[in-house]
Amino acid sequence: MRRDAAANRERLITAAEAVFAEHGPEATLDDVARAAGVGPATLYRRFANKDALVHEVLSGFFSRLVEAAQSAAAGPPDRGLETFLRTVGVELALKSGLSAPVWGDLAPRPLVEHLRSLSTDLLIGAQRAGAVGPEVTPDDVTAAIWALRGVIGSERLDPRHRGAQLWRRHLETILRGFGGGSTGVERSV
Amino acid sequence: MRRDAAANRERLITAAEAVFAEHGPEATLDDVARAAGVGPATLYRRFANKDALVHEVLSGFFSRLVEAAQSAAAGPPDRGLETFLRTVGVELALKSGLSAPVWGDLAPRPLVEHLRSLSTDLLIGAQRAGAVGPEVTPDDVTAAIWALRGVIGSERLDPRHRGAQLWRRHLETILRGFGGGSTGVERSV
DNA sequence: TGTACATCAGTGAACGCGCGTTCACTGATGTAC
DNA sequence: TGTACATCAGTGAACGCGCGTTCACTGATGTAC
Repeated sequence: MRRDAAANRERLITAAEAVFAEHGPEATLDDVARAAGVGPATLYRRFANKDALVHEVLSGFFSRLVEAAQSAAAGPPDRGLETFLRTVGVELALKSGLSAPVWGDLAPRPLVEHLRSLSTDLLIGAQRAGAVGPEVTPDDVTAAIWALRGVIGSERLDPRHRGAQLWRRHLETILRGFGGGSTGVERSV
Repeated sequence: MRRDAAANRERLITAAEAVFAEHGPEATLDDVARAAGVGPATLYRRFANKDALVHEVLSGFFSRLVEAAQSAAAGPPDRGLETFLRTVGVELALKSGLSAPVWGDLAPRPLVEHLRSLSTDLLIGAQRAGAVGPEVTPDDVTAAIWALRGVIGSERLDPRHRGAQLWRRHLETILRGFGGGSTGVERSV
């Protein structure tokens, strides 16, 4: 690929991530192009259509979540799941526009599967360490992430709660429900 | 209002609730009109625009939640909050299209306030009865509802989990986190 | 190192489709007598 | 109980706007010699 083309491709992805993260799926391709400093038609030189661009952005986002899971797995097993969920919350909140359920099937399947398998490992580790109860399943972890996404997405739209970081409180509820909690008291039980 | 007009108004609201509940905000006014068996222009005889129609539908929906809260308040206080949250989950799941965050500010403010005040009462009652921990705040209850909405909304879009009722599992997590749980064991502590 | 040329990139304007909304008209309802 | 008439309801087709996408063209890049 020619240098100017490669450069613009990067600028487009960066701009798209920022614009979609801020305004969600409402954001226009004109918005993205403007933010990248190119014409709207340029976008179609690099991406087949809007979905392809979104897919690219979501790939980057999920990659970061995968890294978060791997880094959490490198630490003590009794805190791994908790650390992972906290990072997921932070990432979702930072890019709240990306967490809109609307994107739906645009998420890159392989990365999603990978993420699920990593988080299952984290769950098992936490359960072995006694930090999380045996009744918790991988689906419960998936549900927890969706729940955080829901709280963050609602916060976006409710002017009274914007920036309240209610999701942090909900995560504490979840962690207590998992039998973990932020104190780590249960470790020795 | 003339009889035919009143009848069509009802049919439109009923149709809109069903169509929006099923297809979410994607649903078209043509879809609604077709479901109601009228022409699209008829809709504008009764409602100023699409938002007004959605507002009307959401009013009905929130009214049912308010009733659920009142009926839960009539029972034993240690189970009131739990009963309420279970009903909210069922209602959200039945009308999952209505729970799209997109509707945002179209929800009827007074009903939302009322609901919040009722659920705060339920929370206080549950805390007095010792079924819910003292650290739980009204915001945590709001977050819990948003979380259920998020889980249900994600379930809608993920073909692998559709109909899995993951939200029921997440509600159990929340209830355990609140210090309540479905067993009610904590009541005598 | 210059230069010519082929190739690919960039672009503003235009296109087309979907969908909310309105028009201009026909039909139903209810009331006055 | 009929009937005439005014009023309001219903409606298919058309309108207009937003936005994703494409066109037809100009400009930049890199390579061959």
